[in-house]
Amino acid sequence: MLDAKWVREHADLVRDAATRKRMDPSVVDAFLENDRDYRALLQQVEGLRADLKTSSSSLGKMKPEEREVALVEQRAKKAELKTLEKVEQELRAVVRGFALRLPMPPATDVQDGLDDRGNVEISVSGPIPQKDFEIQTHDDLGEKLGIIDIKRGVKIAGSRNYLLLGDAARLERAVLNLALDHMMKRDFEMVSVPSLVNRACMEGTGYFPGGEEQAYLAERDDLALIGTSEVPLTSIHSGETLDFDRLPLRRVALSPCFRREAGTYGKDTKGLYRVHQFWKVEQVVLGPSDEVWSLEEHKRMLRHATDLMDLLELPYRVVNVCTGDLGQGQVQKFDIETWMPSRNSYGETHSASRFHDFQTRRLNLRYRPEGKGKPQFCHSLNNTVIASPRVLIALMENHQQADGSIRIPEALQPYLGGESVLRGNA
RNA sequence: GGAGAGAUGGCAGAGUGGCCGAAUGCGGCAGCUUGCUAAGCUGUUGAGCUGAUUUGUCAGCUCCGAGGGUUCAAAUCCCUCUCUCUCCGCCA
Repeated sequence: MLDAKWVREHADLVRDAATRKRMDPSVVDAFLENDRDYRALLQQVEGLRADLKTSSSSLGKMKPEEREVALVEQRAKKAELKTLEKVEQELRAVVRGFALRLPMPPATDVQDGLDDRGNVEISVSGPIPQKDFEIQTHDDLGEKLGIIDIKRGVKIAGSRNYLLLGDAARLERAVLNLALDHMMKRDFEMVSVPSLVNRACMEGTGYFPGGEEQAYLAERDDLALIGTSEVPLTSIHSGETLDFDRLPLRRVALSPCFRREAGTYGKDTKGLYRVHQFWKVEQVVLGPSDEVWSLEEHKRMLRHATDLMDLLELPYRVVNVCTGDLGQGQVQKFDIETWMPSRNSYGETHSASRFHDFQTRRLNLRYRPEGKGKPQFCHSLNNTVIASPRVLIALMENHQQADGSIRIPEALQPYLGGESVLRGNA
C-alpha cells in the first residue's frame, strides 16, 4: 500500500509506475476520485457527529419536559447521521479497494521492459558445463534411476505433481538442510511457520487482491495455502510496533509451497520445473525505514543465495528484473537464474525483492525510531535461499556423469552420509 | 467436541449508562535535587484519520479484542465472532 497523502501529491508518479509495470493506470484516478468524495463526506459526517455529541451531553442536564422536546430534533439528526455513515462506510471500502491495487514505483536503476526478456544481466558465474556425452534431462535420468516418478505423482494428485524416491528425496532433504544451516550461520533465526494462513496475511504481503487465482483456498475456514513462507514470515509482527533495537529482524523458514499455476497451461509441462507443491527455504528481513540500509540489505540477501549456489557448484547468472516483470509492490527485484541443460537456458531459481514499506503499511507493522518519536513503517525484504525440486533439475543435469550417476558437491556430502556420488536404485 | 472464566494504554490493574481516552501503580521521557549504595521530588508520557497552518502547532472525529445492536448518550447493557485461560472428552 502507498501513503494516501503521498499519492494525492504525486499522482503522476503513480500513474507512470502503473504504466511501466504493465498495469492499468486508471486505478490511480479511480482511487483519487473516490478518495476525494470520501474525504468530503467524512467531513460532513464528523461535523454532524460533533454537533450531536454536544447536544447530547446538554440533554442529560435538561428538565424532563424540555428534554422531550429536544429529543425529537435529536432523533431526526441521528437518523440523518446513520444514513450518511452508511454511505461513508461503503465509500471507505471502495477507496481501500483501489488503494490496495496501487503500484509501488520502481527504483531508479530498474530498466523499462515488457516482460522477462527485458531483464538486465548483472553478473554471470561459472562456465556452462561442456560434457563429452549427451546430458539426459532430469526427468529422463530420474526415471531411469528410479528416483523420480511423475506418472504416479499425477495419478495421485493430478498434473504437475510428482514423487521423489530414494536418492532424489535424500538429495532434496540434503539441499534443504544445507540451506538452513547456511542461513543460521549468517545469524538468521529459523522459524517454523503455518502453511495455512488467513486473508489478512495474504492481503498484507500483497498477494491479495489479485492473486486469488494462484492460491489454493480452504474456503470453509477462509484460509489460504501459502505459495511461499514469505507470507507468514513477513506477517509475524503485523499490527505491532517494534522496538528499534530489535531491528533488523532476520529470519529463515523451510516450508512447503502451494501454487495453482492457473493460466500456465502448456507451459513448462515437462519435468519438475513448474509444479503445484514444492519446498522452499526463504529469508525475510524487516528493518528500519532507511533507503540506504534497505539497498545494502538487499544485496546482502542476494549474496546469501549466490554463496549457496557456489557451494552447490552450479552455474548461474543474476538479473536486474525490468519494470514489466516486477510485482505490484516490488521496488526492485534481482532474480538468480541457474543453468539448466535440459532447457538449454538459465531458469529462474531465486527471486530477491525489496518493498520499502509496501507490505508493512498493509500489515500495519511499525517500529519506534531510536530514542523517541512517531512510529514508522518498517522496510521488508525477502529472497529465496533454495527451492526444490527446481534446484534438483540443475543439480542432476549439471553434475551428471557419463554413466548416469550424479556427482555430489563437497558441501553437500556431509548431508548425504559422506557419499560423493548418487546412483539411484538402478 | 462439551462446561466455565476472561480480553481495558508499553506492563500491571480500576472502572456496571453521561463528569472516561480512561483512576492508581510500574516503566519511559524531561527537569530538579543528592555524597551513604540511582534513591528522592516535580512535571510529562497512546495511536489513527480529517481539516487548518506563520510547518511550531491548533481544531474536530475515531479507537477499551473484532463486528453488529439498544439508547439522546456505551469501556459499561444485548447479539455474533475471534482469541486466551481452567476443567472434561478426543488425538499426532
